[in-house]
Amino acid sequence: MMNASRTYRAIYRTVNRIPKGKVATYGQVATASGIPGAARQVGYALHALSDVTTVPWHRVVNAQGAISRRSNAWDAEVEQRSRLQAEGVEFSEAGRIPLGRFQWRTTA
DNA sequence: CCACTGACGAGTG
DNA sequence: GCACTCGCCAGTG
Repeated sequence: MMNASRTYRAIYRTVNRIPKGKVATYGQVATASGIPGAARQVGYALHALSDVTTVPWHRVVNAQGAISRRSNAWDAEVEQRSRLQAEGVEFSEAGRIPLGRFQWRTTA
């Protein structure tokens, strides 16, 4: 990642803590990063990531357990889904993840 | 400095 | 479940 504000760094740090096989919501990442309510900034921060990054951005989904799509990258959406399935995360018929079973519990 | 935009969330009707 | 509103804050023109 490149030089980012402390907010971005906090977000990247949190995303890096998401364990394999689990997912976190944007709001959850924002709260865990010390900026509750700034879910939007989480999405923006991830969007600002380079293609070559060590941050597991694919483990971040929206509050509905669905994959949010970017400006115009359906392929990236598919890739994210594939990566998650490869880690053991299941998708419902509606293409959503049952957060009750796969959401990362920060307050454990 | 001001206005607008953007991988979103939560609340309300 | 759908449509609408407000709040978040960094980037850009």
